[in-house]
Amino acid sequence: MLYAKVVLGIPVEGPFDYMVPDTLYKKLKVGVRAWVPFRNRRMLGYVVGITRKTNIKNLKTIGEIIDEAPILDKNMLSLTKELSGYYCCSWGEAIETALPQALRKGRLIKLNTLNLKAASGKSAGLGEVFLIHALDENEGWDRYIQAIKDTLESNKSVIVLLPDINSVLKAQEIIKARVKANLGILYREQPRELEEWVRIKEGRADVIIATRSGIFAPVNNLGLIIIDEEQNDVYKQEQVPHYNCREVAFMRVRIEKAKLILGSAQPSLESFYLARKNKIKYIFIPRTRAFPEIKIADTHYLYRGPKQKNAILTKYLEDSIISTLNSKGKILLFLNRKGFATFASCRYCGMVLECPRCNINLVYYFKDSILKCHYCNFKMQPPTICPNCNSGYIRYAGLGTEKIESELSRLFPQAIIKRLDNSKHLDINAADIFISATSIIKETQYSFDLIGVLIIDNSLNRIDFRAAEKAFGLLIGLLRLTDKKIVIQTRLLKHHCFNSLVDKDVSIFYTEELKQRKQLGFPPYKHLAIVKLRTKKEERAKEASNMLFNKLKKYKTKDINIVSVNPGQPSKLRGNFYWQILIKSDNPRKISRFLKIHLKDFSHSGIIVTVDIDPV
DNA sequence: AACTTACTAGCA
DNA sequence: GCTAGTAAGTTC
Repeated sequence: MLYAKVVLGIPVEGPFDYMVPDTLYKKLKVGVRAWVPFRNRRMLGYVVGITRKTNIKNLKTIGEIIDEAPILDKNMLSLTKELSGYYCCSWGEAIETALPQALRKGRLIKLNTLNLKAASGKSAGLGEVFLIHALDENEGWDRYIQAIKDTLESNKSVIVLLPDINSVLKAQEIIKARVKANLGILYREQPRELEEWVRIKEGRADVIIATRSGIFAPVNNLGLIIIDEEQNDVYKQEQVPHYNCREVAFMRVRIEKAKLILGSAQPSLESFYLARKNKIKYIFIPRTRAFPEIKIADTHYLYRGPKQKNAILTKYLEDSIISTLNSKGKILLFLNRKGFATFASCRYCGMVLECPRCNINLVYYFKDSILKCHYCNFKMQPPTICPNCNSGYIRYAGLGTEKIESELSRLFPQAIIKRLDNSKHLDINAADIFISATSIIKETQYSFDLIGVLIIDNSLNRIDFRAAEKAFGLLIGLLRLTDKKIVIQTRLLKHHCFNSLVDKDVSIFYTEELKQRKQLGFPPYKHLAIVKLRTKKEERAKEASNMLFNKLKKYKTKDINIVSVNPGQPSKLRGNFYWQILIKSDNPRKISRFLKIHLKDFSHSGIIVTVDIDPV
């Protein structure tokens, strides 16, 4: 008698053994999907092993075997297994994140694997990893193209990952123009997702260009993975399992003996640290264009004096704008914020308008005359009377791009000023001064004559150990948009973010930031994990998370530090209350193993517990 | 995750 | 004794 070991896409470890009638022996292979009876349901499972003996009594018989050829090969099984051990999910859940939706639902496919290129003998990369730190986008691409060509030459395939669909399409154009290859394009929500997946599985594409989930592209003889903008946090999945593409790429190139290239103008501290430690190879490509002049403008005195109450420009930046305008130059003013005002409040009773479903202030959009929640996208008409005290004095305060637009038109009536929201393409002739939030950084190729960073301190002052890294990333992004001059307004004059830019040496930032992370015991020196608890009732969330916190503390080992229990951020989201427990360790796999054991017997009705390893 | 069973508190 | 609510256990 043969038994199939089957895993399921639910948070239960498994695998579960099933009897296989001899009529199905021929169809039974590791890596195929099968329908199995489970409790009193019929579920889709994945055969991860075949065995002749089992210790389980009262076995059930496997239902239907769906696939003729395995949809998961040995490498993909190893990868998903490893992923489940790192990110604290079941093997089945890991498999399901690696597959297109249609396959998870049991859709039938026909695989024609006859034409598969035999895996060539020599392995291209041996698990080597490179960090290409290129301040100049094009230089980075030259390296990518060369590596792709080399890999194709040795008869191996390539996966190129980009943060978003736009970048995928751009990369497709670049690669199509410079490399002769069969391209495969993969991203979730692509209408042809399954079709493309099958094409790749059949070996009919050798350069796969994709977003995050493309890390699981079913290529047969992988030689190279490229992750562009490796620091970008979209590579981290927001749903469970919260895997990070970069980490999965490390696993995959080790398993398949391929090469990995991480590319960025602003590498993550994690990758930079590995490079410093010589764990991965580091290639720094300095900027070939002129490095802009960088000026720090002190905003300490900005708000002094009754007439300057609402001033948003330092004298220095104002003068720079005037002289740039005089020489017919183009100006970009940047701030990390959207909307007209950051919040709306009642002048009479002081109540701040909040989202009814989240613990977050609503943001006022002047042009559309609407109040919006940035978290859950709740929208409402601005009330004319205060919902709390019925007075008619709702006031809008704080600075957003819309507010700045109106301020600037007052200051520079002769200039044409344009505010860029999430608009597609920037028409440089449309204005003299452009005002924008973060969206600009990706969108334009244009080089401005002056960039004014109006507000960056809010990004630096956030209670997030990655605040400086993110702010620095923004500034490096802006650097791409000028060769001439950047004026940064700040109160934090001595911050290493700015020192690094003023001295035109990005390593200053990394050295100082690493030093601080080390002192505080944060990544990349330690791994973090967050256990999140979610429920409709505020009190229960608090109670249950405290109980869990104490329980985890009781069982903790010396390698695992159960740090704190706190309300989530935000503490209320879409009508649910959040609490979270923070854990630190040198080894994320140990956290995962620890939590798998101790979360299993923690059940409180109505409370949903999730785990995020290496949160971003 | 989904479902079953066990236990507890409140109530006529 | 009954029910509702929740805690705890199980799934091949």
